[in-house]
Amino acid sequence: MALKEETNNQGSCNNCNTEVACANCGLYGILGVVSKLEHSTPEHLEKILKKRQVVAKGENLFRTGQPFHGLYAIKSGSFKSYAFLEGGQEQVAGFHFPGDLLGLEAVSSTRYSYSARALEDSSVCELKFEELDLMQDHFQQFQEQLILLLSDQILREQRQSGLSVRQSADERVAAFLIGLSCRLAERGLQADEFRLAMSRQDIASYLGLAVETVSRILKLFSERDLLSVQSKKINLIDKPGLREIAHIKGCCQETT
Amino acid sequence: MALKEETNNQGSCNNCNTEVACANCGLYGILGVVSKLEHSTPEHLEKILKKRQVVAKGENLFRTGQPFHGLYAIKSGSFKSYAFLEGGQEQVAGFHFPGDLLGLEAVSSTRYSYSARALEDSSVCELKFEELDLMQDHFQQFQEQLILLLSDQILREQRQSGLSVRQSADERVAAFLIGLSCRLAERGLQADEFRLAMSRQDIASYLGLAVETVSRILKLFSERDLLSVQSKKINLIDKPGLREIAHIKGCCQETT
DNA sequence: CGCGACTTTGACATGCATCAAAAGTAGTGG
DNA sequence: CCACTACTTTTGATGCATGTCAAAGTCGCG
Repeated sequence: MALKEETNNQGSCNNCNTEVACANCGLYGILGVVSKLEHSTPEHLEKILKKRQVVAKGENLFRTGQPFHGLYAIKSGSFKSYAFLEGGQEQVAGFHFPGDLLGLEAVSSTRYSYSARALEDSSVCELKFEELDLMQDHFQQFQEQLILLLSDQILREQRQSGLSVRQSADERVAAFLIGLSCRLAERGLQADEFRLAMSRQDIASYLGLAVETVSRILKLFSERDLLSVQSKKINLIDKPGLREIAHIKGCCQETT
Repeated sequence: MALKEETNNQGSCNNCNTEVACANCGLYGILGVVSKLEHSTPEHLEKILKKRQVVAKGENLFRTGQPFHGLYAIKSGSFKSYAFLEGGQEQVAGFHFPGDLLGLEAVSSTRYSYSARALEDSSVCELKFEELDLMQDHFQQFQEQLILLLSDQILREQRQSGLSVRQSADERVAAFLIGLSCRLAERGLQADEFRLAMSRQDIASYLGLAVETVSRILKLFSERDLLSVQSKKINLIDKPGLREIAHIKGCCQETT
């Protein structure tokens, strides 16, 4: 079966740092259900799951208001989600990495509530919702998985939203970096040294700071040997130190 | 059937401003499914839906970490949801009014992720998840409703979280008041004149401001005749004016 | 009526946005 | 391959919004 095959392929790619293994992908639970389809032919599966679409840097996966057509799982690369405020100013809502899902919140509203753009050349898998009636008898299990995904998403957003309002600028930047590192580590990607594909402006927008402030704080951190910066390359040298600044204790307990 | 009866009762209570009609309640969609249960006896229904529990001011509906046992729909009164930050400081995550649901995000995680406390004497209905297997053949419709609820919740949280970081203090307070007014109006409750059951400290925590700032801004607004304040009583006099400060254009287009 | 908690008011300090300009980086075409 | 332009990032100087501290005033509950 096509799906299992791919799972194995990726399972052996643990040392590869730019691409997430299927087992670490947000769609994995749902794919488990999809793969159970009894009379599933390769063509049949392909209608539901479009694997490995390539998205060029700067291209949009979808835009605010477009009709919902499917969930995307990021395979490689990275994306930003964003919307426009009054006055046409862009507000970055989040950054998304291999293993993350995009488009979840549109499931019931039938339209994407924000836009998603590739920050670098990337690839995604798409779970097409148009063809979902093909799932038939496994639809209930599919729904259960969907409920899990949605509920997780709510938890994640809750955790985030409450925090940032009260935080100072350096807390925000430190928390941003630690959070990034955690998410990459969870997916089996390199967590201490990575490329920030997004611009400083994007980071600033996301954190609710001025670009200049982000720049200054990164410099401050590098002066204190908490990290090193070479344009977009970031190397987290003293993660415990950063975690202390961010007031983050749990999460990512490696490097204890 | 017990449920339909209550629906009618409340439907006729539109001029009553402290209690939400069942038709405006967040559980309504799900209850539609529950009420379809074929062999439903009153006792049977009561096991799933516990109607009109009374919660005294200051009492907790649930606390962070408690095992999930059910969804709550607020019938009357109001609640705050909150968690504790490092150092034991309380962070208010939201305020909840008649018609709102509490506990949604715990559906899949099996534990409540925050605490919910009554800001005044209140009443709730509880949808018990322990007894859900009683739903049998209607379980799928139940799931569909749940997916809708979860997805809506995500949209609401998204809208909120992105905004507040960039806003100034008066924008936040104005947006808070307008948002409150909208939510009350949506549920058929009095929207221009209401009692803020929560303390200034709670508002400040929620908005990420100092108590003093909230106090000052309310005074400022009342000096400019945008509203009037008498301790906890608020009267929104110039909603268009407030909406302008908050940069909110859509939503609640009454009083045009 | 009195006590403790909440709210308001004032004075002051400071973190961060804003403006301006220099330095660095990337993309393009000759 | 280099030079040119446009964009992004960094650095510095300044001002204001908002947090903090302190104290007076008000509310509400027993």
